[in-house]
Amino acid sequence: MKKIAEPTVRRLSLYLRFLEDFEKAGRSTISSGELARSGGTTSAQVRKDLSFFGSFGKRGIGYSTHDLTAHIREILGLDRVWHVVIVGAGRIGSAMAGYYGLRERGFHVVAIFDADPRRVGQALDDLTIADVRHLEADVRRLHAHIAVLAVPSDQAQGVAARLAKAGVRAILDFSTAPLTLPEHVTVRRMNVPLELEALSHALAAR
Amino acid sequence: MKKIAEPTVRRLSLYLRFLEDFEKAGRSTISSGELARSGGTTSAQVRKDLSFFGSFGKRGIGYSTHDLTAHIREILGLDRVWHVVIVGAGRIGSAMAGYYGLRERGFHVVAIFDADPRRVGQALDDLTIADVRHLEADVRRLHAHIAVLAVPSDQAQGVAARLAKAGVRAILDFSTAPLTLPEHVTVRRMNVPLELEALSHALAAR
DNA sequence: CGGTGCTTGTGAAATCGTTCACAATCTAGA
DNA sequence: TCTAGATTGTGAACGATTTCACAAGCACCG
Repeated sequence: MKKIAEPTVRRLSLYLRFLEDFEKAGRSTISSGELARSGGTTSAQVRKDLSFFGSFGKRGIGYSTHDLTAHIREILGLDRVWHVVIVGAGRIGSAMAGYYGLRERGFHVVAIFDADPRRVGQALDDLTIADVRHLEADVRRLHAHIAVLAVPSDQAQGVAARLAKAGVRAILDFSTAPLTLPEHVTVRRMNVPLELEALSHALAAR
Repeated sequence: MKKIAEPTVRRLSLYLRFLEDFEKAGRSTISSGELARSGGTTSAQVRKDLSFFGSFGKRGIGYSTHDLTAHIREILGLDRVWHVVIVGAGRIGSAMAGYYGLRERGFHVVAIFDADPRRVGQALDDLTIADVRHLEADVRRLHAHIAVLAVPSDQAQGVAARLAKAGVRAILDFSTAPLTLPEHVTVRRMNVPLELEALSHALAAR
């Protein structure tokens, strides 16, 4: 499988949403132009992005919504269930645990951890908050693939290293600390202050 | 002021964090190489980024942490206070309201809104949840600059349009809906499912 | 005061990503 | 079967961003 550019992956994820809407609306084909309009891009961009699948659009017609949906789901690895653990049962961790959209897309939260003894044992949605001391054992037992890191920034590196050692190869990091991890661990950051600062810059720049 | 490339702005934001640490640690100068190591980039990249300030590093020595911090803060518009409103007092909205890393950096949450009558009037940290029906009036009265949009995706467009009309020119959007807004409104997205899908892709690609 | 060791600033080259432009292909309709 | 209209697939041009490479500047030391 050819390597797909990072920005393309992000757009595929967007296209997928619109495709699902189109499919629900009973449309059996969709053109690059329509996808472009939904996703705020251009039809040429859409076609380039989709050219990773080889060519299976129909000239004069467009793409089969059903087939395209299936292809994108496969490329994104959404044709299977991923086990997700959340570390940190504070506000962000709890919010993630209750994020309904995730389960729908195959991201099953199988455990949530916290270091605070007062929180350990409490129920959160259909989970019980586990003690972070058992992190490694639980991660292995539950075959967790992805971790959501929602701990204070000063603990992020330590917890991330433990997760990596326990076999987690993908981390969604809500902390603002830079993480040093083995090559094979993919990290994506949700850095709220950073995004606000980008907005601040945009506002200030005039 | 020259226009600064988007990726550069993001990195400046990162540099700023390390600079603050270095300054606290009593370091009066820092080299591009040190900043690069902290920020996971290269020294050439750092110097290119900083070249937007003209040249005020000292060859053989590096940059004055104090001056560089001040410059970056100014570029990012962090030398002032921004008024932030949060729309949606669900889990994500509440998490943002309680995120005190924000106040530290000059982002003052001045109001939080919700549409649910059961939530309106409740206390949340030092705020009282306001009725989203008063959104426009409150945004104007409080001189809100930035909005955090944490409402269900199907309501995002409607609320965003109201915010824009009330004068908000920067939105941090946690929904997954595509927003159509006037040119002069800057939007940054925090799309959790999208980031998880990028991780899923990375895991699946082998 | 000249040499050595660092480190900046910056053109130029390389890489990466987007947009353009058009031939090729398909459907529908006459 | 032929034509008109729509849309894909893709090489090539373009634009943006990163990396390279090195001259120039500064501090320290003998």
